[in-house]
Amino acid sequence: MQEIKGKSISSSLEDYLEAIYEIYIEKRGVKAIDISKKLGVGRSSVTEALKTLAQKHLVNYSRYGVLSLTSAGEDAAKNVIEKHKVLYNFFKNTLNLDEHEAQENACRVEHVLSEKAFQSLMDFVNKS
Amino acid sequence: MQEIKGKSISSSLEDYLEAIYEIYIEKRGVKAIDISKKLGVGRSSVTEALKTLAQKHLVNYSRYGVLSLTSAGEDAAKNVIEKHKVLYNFFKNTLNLDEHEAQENACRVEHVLSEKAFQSLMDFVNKS
DNA sequence: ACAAATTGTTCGGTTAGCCATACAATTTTT
DNA sequence: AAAAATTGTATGGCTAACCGAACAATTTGT
Repeated sequence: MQEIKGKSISSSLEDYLEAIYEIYIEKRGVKAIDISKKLGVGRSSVTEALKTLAQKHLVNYSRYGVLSLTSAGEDAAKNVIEKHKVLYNFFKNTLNLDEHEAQENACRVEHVLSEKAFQSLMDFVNKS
Repeated sequence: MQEIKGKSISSSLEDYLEAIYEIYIEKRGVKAIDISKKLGVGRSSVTEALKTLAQKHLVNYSRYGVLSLTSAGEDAAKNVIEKHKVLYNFFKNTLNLDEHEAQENACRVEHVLSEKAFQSLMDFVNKS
Protein backbone atom coordinates (compact mmCIF):
# COMPACT_ATOMS: atom_id res chain seq x y z
CA MET A 1 0.00 0.00 0.00
CA GLN A 2 1.63 3.11 -1.25
CA GLU A 3 1.39 6.34 0.67
CA ILE A 4 0.11 9.46 -1.03
CA LYS A 5 0.05 12.41 1.30
CA GLY A 6 -0.63 10.04 4.16
CA LYS A 7 -3.47 8.21 2.39
CA SER A 8 -2.81 4.63 1.44
CA ILE A 9 -4.15 3.29 -1.80
CA SER A 10 -4.85 -0.34 -2.62
CA SER A 11 -3.13 -2.41 -5.32
CA SER A 12 -6.38 -2.45 -7.18
CA LEU A 13 -6.77 1.33 -7.22
CA GLU A 14 -3.15 1.67 -8.29
CA ASP A 15 -3.96 -0.53 -11.25
CA TYR A 16 -6.81 1.78 -12.19
CA LEU A 17 -4.58 4.85 -12.00
CA GLU A 18 -1.94 3.14 -14.10
CA ALA A 19 -4.50 2.14 -16.69
CA ILE A 20 -5.99 5.62 -16.86
CA TYR A 21 -2.57 7.16 -17.35
CA GLU A 22 -1.55 4.73 -20.06
CA ILE A 23 -4.84 5.00 -21.92
CA TYR A 24 -4.58 8.76 -21.81
CA ILE A 25 -1.06 8.67 -23.28
CA GLU A 26 -2.24 6.36 -26.03
CA LYS A 27 -5.55 7.96 -26.92
CA ARG A 28 -5.54 11.47 -25.42
CA GLY A 29 -8.82 10.64 -23.72
CA VAL A 30 -10.07 8.04 -21.30
CA LYS A 31 -13.35 6.16 -21.34
CA ALA A 32 -14.53 3.77 -18.69
CA ILE A 33 -14.91 1.03 -21.27
CA ASP A 34 -11.21 1.22 -22.09
CA ILE A 35 -10.32 0.79 -18.45
CA SER A 36 -12.73 -2.10 -18.24
CA LYS A 37 -11.05 -3.82 -21.20
CA LYS A 38 -7.52 -3.05 -20.13
CA LEU A 39 -7.99 -4.39 -16.62
CA GLY A 40 -10.40 -7.16 -17.50
CA VAL A 41 -13.06 -6.06 -15.05
CA GLY A 42 -16.73 -5.26 -15.53
CA ARG A 43 -17.96 -1.76 -16.41
CA SER A 44 -19.73 -1.46 -13.08
CA SER A 45 -16.50 -2.18 -11.25
CA VAL A 46 -14.90 0.70 -13.12
CA THR A 47 -17.66 3.10 -12.09
CA GLU A 48 -17.19 2.01 -8.52
CA ALA A 49 -13.41 2.45 -8.61
CA LEU A 50 -13.73 5.87 -10.23
CA LYS A 51 -16.02 7.03 -7.45
CA THR A 52 -13.47 5.93 -4.89
CA LEU A 53 -10.60 7.57 -6.75
CA ALA A 54 -12.62 10.78 -7.03
CA GLN A 55 -13.25 10.74 -3.29
CA LYS A 56 -9.51 10.52 -2.81
CA HIS A 57 -9.02 13.41 -5.23
CA LEU A 58 -6.98 11.32 -7.63
CA VAL A 59 -9.29 11.63 -10.62
CA ASN A 60 -11.62 14.30 -11.93
CA TYR A 61 -14.87 12.51 -12.46
CA SER A 62 -18.54 13.25 -12.77
CA ARG A 63 -21.52 11.29 -14.06
CA TYR A 64 -21.11 10.78 -17.79
CA GLY A 65 -18.40 13.46 -17.78
CA VAL A 66 -14.86 13.69 -19.04
CA LEU A 67 -12.40 11.63 -17.06
CA SER A 68 -8.89 12.75 -16.12
CA LEU A 69 -6.26 12.32 -13.47
CA THR A 70 -5.72 15.10 -10.97
CA SER A 71 -2.11 16.12 -10.54
CA ALA A 72 -1.92 14.00 -7.40
CA GLY A 73 -3.39 11.12 -9.39
CA GLU A 74 -0.86 11.63 -12.13
CA ASP A 75 1.98 11.62 -9.64
CA ALA A 76 0.72 8.40 -8.13
CA ALA A 77 0.30 6.80 -11.55
CA LYS A 78 3.77 7.81 -12.68
CA ASN A 79 5.22 6.50 -9.47
CA VAL A 80 3.72 3.05 -10.01
CA ILE A 81 4.63 3.00 -13.67
CA GLU A 82 8.21 3.92 -12.88
CA LYS A 83 8.39 1.07 -10.40
CA HIS A 84 6.95 -1.23 -13.00
CA LYS A 85 9.60 -0.29 -15.54
CA VAL A 86 12.47 -0.72 -13.16
CA LEU A 87 11.14 -4.05 -11.97
CA TYR A 88 10.50 -5.23 -15.49
CA ASN A 89 14.06 -4.46 -16.49
CA PHE A 90 15.40 -6.13 -13.40
CA PHE A 91 13.40 -9.30 -13.99
CA LYS A 92 14.20 -9.38 -17.68
CA ASN A 93 17.82 -8.29 -17.79
CA THR A 94 19.20 -9.24 -14.42
CA LEU A 95 17.18 -12.35 -13.68
CA ASN A 96 16.81 -13.32 -17.34
CA LEU A 97 13.11 -13.99 -17.18
CA ASP A 98 11.18 -14.02 -20.43
CA GLU A 99 9.07 -10.97 -21.24
CA HIS A 100 5.84 -12.49 -20.05
CA GLU A 101 7.22 -13.60 -16.69
CA ALA A 102 8.97 -10.26 -16.26
CA GLN A 103 5.68 -8.43 -16.90
CA GLU A 104 3.66 -10.62 -14.59
CA ASN A 105 6.05 -10.28 -11.71
CA ALA A 106 6.54 -6.56 -12.22
CA CYS A 107 2.75 -6.08 -12.19
CA ARG A 108 2.47 -7.70 -8.81
CA VAL A 109 5.63 -6.49 -7.11
CA GLU A 110 5.13 -2.86 -8.13
CA HIS A 111 2.32 -2.58 -5.58
CA VAL A 112 4.22 -3.86 -2.59
CA LEU A 113 7.75 -2.49 -2.91
CA SER A 114 8.62 0.32 -0.50
CA GLU A 115 9.99 3.63 -1.69
CA LYS A 116 13.39 2.85 -0.24
CA ALA A 117 13.54 -0.60 -1.78
CA PHE A 118 12.57 0.90 -5.08
CA GLN A 119 15.30 3.53 -4.87
CA SER A 120 17.90 0.93 -4.02
CA LEU A 121 16.77 -1.33 -6.81
CA MET A 122 17.01 1.57 -9.21
CA ASP A 123 20.53 2.36 -8.07
CA PHE A 124 21.44 -1.28 -8.40
CA VAL A 125 20.04 -1.64 -11.89
CA ASN A 126 21.64 1.57 -13.08
CA LYS A 127 25.14 0.79 -11.94
CA SER A 128 25.26 -2.80 -13.15
CA MET B 1 -1.34 -16.32 -5.39
CA GLN B 2 0.68 -19.43 -5.15
CA GLU B 3 -0.52 -22.69 -6.67
CA ILE B 4 -0.76 -25.79 -4.54
CA LYS B 5 -2.02 -28.78 -6.48
CA GLY B 6 -4.02 -26.40 -8.62
CA LYS B 7 -5.57 -24.53 -5.69
CA SER B 8 -4.48 -20.96 -5.21
CA ILE B 9 -4.02 -19.62 -1.73
CA SER B 10 -4.25 -15.99 -0.67
CA SER B 11 -1.43 -13.90 0.80
CA SER B 12 -3.30 -13.88 4.05
CA LEU B 13 -3.58 -17.67 4.27
CA GLU B 14 0.09 -17.96 3.36
CA ASP B 15 0.86 -15.76 6.34
CA TYR B 16 -1.09 -18.10 8.58
CA LEU B 17 0.78 -21.14 7.28
CA GLU B 18 4.10 -19.40 7.77
CA ALA B 19 3.18 -18.41 11.31
CA ILE B 20 2.02 -21.91 12.20
CA TYR B 21 5.23 -23.42 10.89
CA GLU B 22 7.46 -20.96 12.72
CA ILE B 23 5.56 -21.26 15.98
CA TYR B 24 5.79 -25.02 15.76
CA ILE B 25 9.56 -24.89 15.24
CA GLU B 26 9.90 -22.57 18.22
CA LYS B 27 7.52 -24.21 20.65
CA ARG B 28 6.80 -27.72 19.36
CA GLY B 29 3.11 -26.95 19.54
CA VAL B 30 0.78 -24.36 18.07
CA LYS B 31 -2.04 -22.52 19.77
CA ALA B 32 -4.44 -20.15 18.07
CA ILE B 33 -3.52 -17.42 20.51
CA ASP B 34 0.10 -17.54 19.35
CA ILE B 35 -0.98 -17.13 15.76
CA SER B 36 -3.20 -14.27 16.81
CA LYS B 37 -0.30 -12.51 18.52
CA LYS B 38 2.24 -13.23 15.81
CA LEU B 39 0.05 -11.93 13.02
CA GLY B 40 -1.62 -9.19 15.01
CA VAL B 41 -5.15 -10.32 14.22
CA GLY B 42 -8.06 -11.17 16.48
CA ARG B 43 -8.65 -14.66 17.85
CA SER B 44 -11.84 -14.97 15.87
CA SER B 45 -9.97 -14.25 12.66
CA VAL B 46 -7.62 -17.10 13.47
CA THR B 47 -10.49 -19.54 13.95
CA GLU B 48 -11.89 -18.48 10.62
CA ALA B 49 -8.57 -18.88 8.81
CA LEU B 50 -7.98 -22.28 10.38
CA LYS B 51 -11.35 -23.49 9.13
CA THR B 52 -10.46 -22.38 5.65
CA LEU B 53 -7.01 -23.97 5.78
CA ALA B 54 -8.57 -27.20 7.06
CA GLN B 55 -11.00 -27.21 4.15
CA LYS B 56 -8.02 -26.93 1.84
CA HIS B 57 -6.34 -29.80 3.67
CA LEU B 58 -3.41 -27.67 4.72
CA VAL B 59 -3.89 -27.99 8.47
CA ASN B 60 -5.22 -30.69 10.76
CA TYR B 61 -7.75 -28.92 12.87
CA SER B 62 -10.76 -29.72 14.99
CA ARG B 63 -12.69 -27.77 17.63
CA TYR B 64 -10.45 -27.23 20.64
CA GLY B 65 -8.10 -29.90 19.27
CA VAL B 66 -4.39 -30.06 18.55
CA LEU B 67 -3.32 -28.01 15.60
CA SER B 68 -0.76 -29.08 13.01
CA LEU B 69 0.17 -28.63 9.39
CA THR B 70 -0.60 -31.43 6.95
CA SER B 71 2.32 -32.40 4.76
CA ALA B 72 0.87 -30.29 1.96
CA GLY B 73 0.57 -27.43 4.41
CA GLU B 74 4.13 -27.89 5.52
CA ASP B 75 5.33 -27.86 1.92
CA ALA B 76 3.45 -24.67 1.27
CA ALA B 77 4.77 -23.05 4.44
CA LYS B 78 8.35 -24.01 3.66
CA ASN B 79 7.98 -22.70 0.16
CA VAL B 80 6.92 -19.26 1.40
CA ILE B 81 9.55 -19.18 4.11
CA GLU B 82 12.26 -20.06 1.62
CA LYS B 83 11.13 -17.22 -0.59
CA HIS B 84 11.16 -14.93 2.39
CA LYS B 85 14.73 -15.83 3.25
CA VAL B 86 16.02 -15.38 -0.25
CA LEU B 87 14.23 -12.07 -0.60
CA TYR B 88 15.43 -10.89 2.78
CA ASN B 89 19.02 -11.62 1.85
CA PHE B 90 18.61 -9.95 -1.49
CA PHE B 91 17.15 -6.80 0.04
CA LYS B 92 19.69 -6.72 2.84
CA ASN B 93 22.88 -7.75 1.11
CA THR B 94 22.39 -6.80 -2.50
CA LEU B 95 20.24 -3.70 -2.12
CA ASN B 96 21.75 -2.74 1.24
CA LEU B 97 18.44 -2.10 2.96
CA ASP B 98 18.40 -2.09 6.73
CA GLU B 99 17.02 -5.16 8.48
CA HIS B 100 13.61 -3.68 9.08
CA GLU B 101 13.10 -2.56 5.48
CA ALA B 102 14.43 -5.88 4.22
CA GLN B 103 11.94 -7.75 6.41
CA GLU B 104 9.00 -5.58 5.44
CA ASN B 105 9.62 -5.90 1.75
CA ALA B 106 10.35 -9.62 1.93
CA CYS B 107 7.06 -10.13 3.82
CA ARG B 108 5.11 -8.53 1.03
CA VAL B 109 7.00 -9.70 -2.03
CA GLU B 110 7.11 -13.34 -0.91
CA HIS B 111 3.41 -13.66 -1.72
CA VAL B 112 3.57 -12.37 -5.25
CA LEU B 113 6.78 -13.72 -6.73
CA SER B 114 6.36 -16.52 -9.28
CA GLU B 115 8.19 -19.81 -8.93
CA LYS B 116 10.39 -18.98 -11.90
CA ALA B 117 11.26 -15.54 -10.62
CA PHE B 118 12.09 -17.05 -7.27
CA GLN B 119 14.38 -19.64 -8.83
CA SER B 120 16.17 -17.01 -10.88
CA LEU B 121 16.57 -14.75 -7.89
CA MET B 122 18.00 -17.65 -5.92
CA ASP B 123 20.49 -18.40 -8.67
CA PHE B 124 21.39 -14.75 -8.84
CA VAL B 125 21.93 -14.39 -5.12
CA ASN B 126 23.94 -17.59 -4.89
CA LYS B 127 26.38 -16.77 -7.63
CA SER B 128 27.03 -13.17 -6.60
C1' DA C 1 -11.18 -29.61 43.26
C1' DC C 2 -12.84 -25.36 42.25
C1' DA C 3 -12.49 -20.44 41.24
C1' DA C 4 -10.19 -17.41 38.21
C1' DA C 5 -7.89 -16.60 34.13
C1' DT C 6 -7.02 -17.78 29.65
C1' DT C 7 -8.06 -19.49 25.29
C1' DG C 8 -11.21 -20.88 21.49
C1' DT C 9 -15.66 -20.37 19.04
C1' DT C 10 -19.77 -18.30 17.39
C1' DC C 11 -22.31 -14.56 15.89
C1' DG C 12 -23.32 -10.38 13.78
C1' DG C 13 -21.20 -6.48 11.49
C1' DT C 14 -17.93 -3.87 8.38
C1' DT C 15 -15.20 -2.95 4.17
C1' DA C 16 -13.14 -3.64 -0.36
C1' DG C 17 -13.51 -5.63 -4.54
C1' DC C 18 -15.68 -8.13 -7.79
C1' DC C 19 -19.96 -9.54 -10.63
C1' DA C 20 -24.51 -9.51 -13.63
C1' DT C 21 -28.64 -7.40 -14.73
C1' DA C 22 -31.45 -3.73 -15.78
C1' DC C 23 -31.85 0.80 -16.99
C1' DA C 24 -30.08 5.60 -18.57
C1' DA C 25 -27.33 8.38 -21.51
C1' DT C 26 -24.68 8.90 -25.45
C1' DT C 27 -22.98 7.88 -29.89
C1' DT C 28 -23.33 5.80 -34.36
C1' DT C 29 -25.72 4.22 -38.30
C1' DT C 30 -28.89 4.68 -41.73
C1' DA D 1 -33.97 12.54 -36.79
C1' DA D 2 -34.99 7.88 -35.48
C1' DA D 3 -33.43 3.39 -34.55
C1' DA D 4 -29.72 0.61 -33.14
C1' DA D 5 -25.62 -0.01 -30.76
C1' DT D 6 -22.62 1.24 -27.37
C1' DT D 7 -21.30 3.03 -23.11
C1' DG D 8 -22.10 4.42 -18.21
C1' DT D 9 -24.62 3.85 -13.81
C1' DA D 10 -27.46 1.93 -10.12
C1' DT D 11 -28.76 -1.93 -7.67
C1' DG D 12 -28.41 -6.05 -5.33
C1' DG D 13 -25.52 -9.93 -4.45
C1' DC D 14 -21.19 -12.45 -3.57
C1' DT D 15 -16.61 -13.55 -1.13
C1' DA D 16 -12.55 -12.76 1.67
C1' DA D 17 -10.74 -10.66 5.58
C1' DC D 18 -11.07 -8.32 9.32
C1' DC D 19 -13.34 -6.94 14.01
C1' DG D 20 -15.67 -7.05 18.93
C1' DA D 21 -18.71 -9.07 22.16
C1' DA D 22 -20.73 -12.89 24.29
C1' DC D 23 -20.30 -17.42 25.47
C1' DA D 24 -17.89 -22.17 25.89
C1' DA D 25 -14.00 -24.94 26.99
C1' DT D 26 -9.67 -25.48 28.95
C1' DT D 27 -5.89 -24.43 31.83
C1' DT D 28 -3.87 -22.42 35.94
C1' DG D 29 -3.42 -21.11 40.71
C1' DT D 30 -4.17 -22.10 45.21
